[in-house]
Amino acid sequence: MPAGGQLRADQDDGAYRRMSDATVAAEGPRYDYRAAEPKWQAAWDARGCFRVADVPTDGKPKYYVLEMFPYPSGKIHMGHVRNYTLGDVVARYKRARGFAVLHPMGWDAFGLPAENAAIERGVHPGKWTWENIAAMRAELQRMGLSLDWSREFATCDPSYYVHQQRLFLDFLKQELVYRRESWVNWDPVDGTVLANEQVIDGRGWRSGAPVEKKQLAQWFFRITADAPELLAALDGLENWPERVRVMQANWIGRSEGARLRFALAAPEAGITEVEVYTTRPDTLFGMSFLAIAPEHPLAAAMAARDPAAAAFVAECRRMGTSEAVIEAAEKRGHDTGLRVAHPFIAGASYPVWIANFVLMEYGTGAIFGCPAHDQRDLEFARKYGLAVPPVVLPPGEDAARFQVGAKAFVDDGTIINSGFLDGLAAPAEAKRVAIAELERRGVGQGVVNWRLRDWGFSRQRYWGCPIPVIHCRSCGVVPVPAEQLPVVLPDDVDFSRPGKVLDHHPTWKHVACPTCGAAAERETDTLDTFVDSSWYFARFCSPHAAEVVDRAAVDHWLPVDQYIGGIEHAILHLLYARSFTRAMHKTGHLSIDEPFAALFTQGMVTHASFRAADGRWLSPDEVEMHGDGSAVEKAGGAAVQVGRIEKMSKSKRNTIDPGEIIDRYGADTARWFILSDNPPDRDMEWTEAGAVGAFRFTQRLFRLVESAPAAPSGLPAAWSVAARGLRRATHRAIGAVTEALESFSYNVAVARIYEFSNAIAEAERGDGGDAGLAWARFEALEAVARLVAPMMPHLAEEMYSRLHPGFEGVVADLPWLEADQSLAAAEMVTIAVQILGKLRGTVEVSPGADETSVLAAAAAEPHVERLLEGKRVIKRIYVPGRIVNFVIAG
RNA sequence: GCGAGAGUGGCGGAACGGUAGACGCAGUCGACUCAAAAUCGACCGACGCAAGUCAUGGGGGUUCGAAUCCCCCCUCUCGCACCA
Repeated sequence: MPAGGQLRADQDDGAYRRMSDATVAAEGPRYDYRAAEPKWQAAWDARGCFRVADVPTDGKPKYYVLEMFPYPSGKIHMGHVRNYTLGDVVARYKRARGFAVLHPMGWDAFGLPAENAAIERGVHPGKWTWENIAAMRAELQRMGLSLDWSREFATCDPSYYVHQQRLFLDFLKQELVYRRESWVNWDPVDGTVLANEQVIDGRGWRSGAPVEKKQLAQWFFRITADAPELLAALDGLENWPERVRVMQANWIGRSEGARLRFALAAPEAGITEVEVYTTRPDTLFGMSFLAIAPEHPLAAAMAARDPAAAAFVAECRRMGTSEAVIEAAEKRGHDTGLRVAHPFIAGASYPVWIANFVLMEYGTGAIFGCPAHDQRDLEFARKYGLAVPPVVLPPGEDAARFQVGAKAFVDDGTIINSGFLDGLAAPAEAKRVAIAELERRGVGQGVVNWRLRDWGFSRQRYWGCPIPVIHCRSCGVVPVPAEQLPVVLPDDVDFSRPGKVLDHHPTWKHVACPTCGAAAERETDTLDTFVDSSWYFARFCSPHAAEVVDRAAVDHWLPVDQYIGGIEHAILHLLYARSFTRAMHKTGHLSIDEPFAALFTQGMVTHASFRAADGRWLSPDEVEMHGDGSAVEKAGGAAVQVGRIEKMSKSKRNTIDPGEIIDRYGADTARWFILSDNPPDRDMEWTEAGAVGAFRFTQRLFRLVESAPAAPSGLPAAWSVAARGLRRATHRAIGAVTEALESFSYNVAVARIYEFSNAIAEAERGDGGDAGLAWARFEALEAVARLVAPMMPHLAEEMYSRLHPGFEGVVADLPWLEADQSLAAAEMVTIAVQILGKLRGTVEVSPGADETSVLAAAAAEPHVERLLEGKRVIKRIYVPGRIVNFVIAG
């Protein structure tokens, strides 16, 4: 899904030669990843290690690992490397743990970039996409991922989207999708609908023309029908990040409030009242104006007869449809001159404004303004000199003197200046009473409102899944009959004309109505690409099935046990997929409601950016770094400004090509560095030094194996202190790495392996014919090879095959190691001794020592003893195995 | 603007409320070498001769004890419905 990139460039392996030729010459045995990586990839492939059946019969517990599938931009980028490495660690680890692991890969292959390529370079979107897929597949395969490639598909392939069209028609039958008018960003020059990202400062990115809002008939997916269920079920998603659940809950946005009607003083174009939704009916007495959205029917009515109102509405139309733009814009309004009555205060009347910050899509498209207790209303009121009457008194304030300044008071308080509501607690109690009164008077009622809107998924684009309906003048919307599916995109298309490509096609849209046979037209909109990714995880279970899904396969494999992807998908993609799963349950395709049992969200990959004095962005390989952090341009030696570390992007030229890294250092090095740098849910910085460090470690591990003792034939007669120590390190490492892998703390797993390899190297130096230590070294080397296997699978195979020359199998098929707790146990523990919480010394005690003896030992520690002399100890805190704290008087 | 996160040495980070800085990178010194690379060893938060003091974005608080829990603030990042 992540976007970006273009066709791969020629790769330069000069840097690899620079760093390694000398190494090979001087160093002797050396791990040759260039030979080893393809060899082991072929071995896994030949054994079919990673293939599983749609409906397995081996009785193994199932585990479905899925990473968000990529958009085929043409090259993999570091974000992909990170994503797929994380998933591969999970997949390989779970396999070793005895699970049958489903780990598929495919392509999110429809989307705007292919059309941009068509427009800018005249290449057909399909050709462009399929070439990109071929290039990216080759790059991914070099990473040594434990994928079942037999399941690969691309969403732009009719063999995939035919099922999506069937799903659409199933949804249509059950009225889960429907058609209505909705606003879009319109580029009047290009005659096209613009995506939000194509609107730059209110103008079309290609034409530069001011963008307008325009209404079009569009298809919608009835996601709001599921809103209560989508919200409630978040509680059950215990293995999702808390923050994603909170973001989704806020997005769904359940609120309790009231709908109430304000009567207009005089009817306007037949409109006699304005309905408002509010979450704060308790503040109704603090009203100072009523505001409606520029798209509100009343605003349209005013615009029809008042040029000033029309001008203001037209201006708002040029703002685009993005909520971020609307809400960040300066609050502006137009006084219509209309007035409304107050539901509770007889005789009071308030002005009606059209305001640019009122959203037509939320509530009723109209609000009552209570500036004292809503920040946006306050800013608006201050700008236009409207009254700010306070009606909620903060605790401890004096009602006679309380004034609202620059900040609205939105917290709990007591109602004042509000007639029958006075003295009630706000908001809770006063809300109930106000709603009861609205209902008694018949002007409003308490309602639950949702922020979530139905998902408009029509797109006026070529490179997407055709919507399988036909518009007939007499029969209306007619589904394409099942036997005529798929509706395939035409290949002979013309991108040179403005407007919709499918609309312009000379023949494609002209068909006979399936019902009456009269001349009719195909729907020429296509589906949002989010639809493609809302059910692909289900298709992966039976990718070759003749029907949408094979029930036995999806019932076996779903839900996805571990889903991994970027935090940028925390809301939309995940919410759409959750809702689609429910819809597919309703239409009988699935038996589950939640598609992803566990979710992990990774951080971005960043890199320093470089800028020449004249402002040009420089790519990392045009820059030479110095030890003090300064940098110069390689060509010419001019000083370079080292800029911020930020997300890799083409515009800042701070991207690193994974293909080049794999050429220079191998896939295992890339995987190892990307795992070692930092916790996977945080942004990571790619550095050349870090990659080189990871490369050196692969060589170091290999050397340890090259100098390994021969495989021992039996247990030694005795265990020396050093041998016991190494075995302890081995079994502790097994335990610690396992724990770290289970909790996604891959950087910690890496650190434990570094520690472990340091212990092995130390033992190697100390091994002077100690049979017990040689035995322990062999055990340790075998362990380290198997512990690194999920992370550096090729190196692990190479190490293991050298330790066991006759071994015919692969590490990828071996079970995970179990730590022997009795060997891992410490012989002595260090207890920190504090006085008043400050560290004053440490004591060594045996793990079984009782409290009295530990306290005695702590008090006897020379430094502590001196400080305690003459002091009265009033409390002794003892945490076994950790600390002693003496609390002294005075 | 609204919603959600993050902030610990020169850098990435570790740390069930219990010895802050594991491990790695960079750096310094040494060994090996004609030399360099690679490798191996030692050192490596700040201040201080030392005892020690100060240190986890800033300011408060809870606790015997806070990077960790609570409140306020600052900075950066992600999302905001047609990018994927």
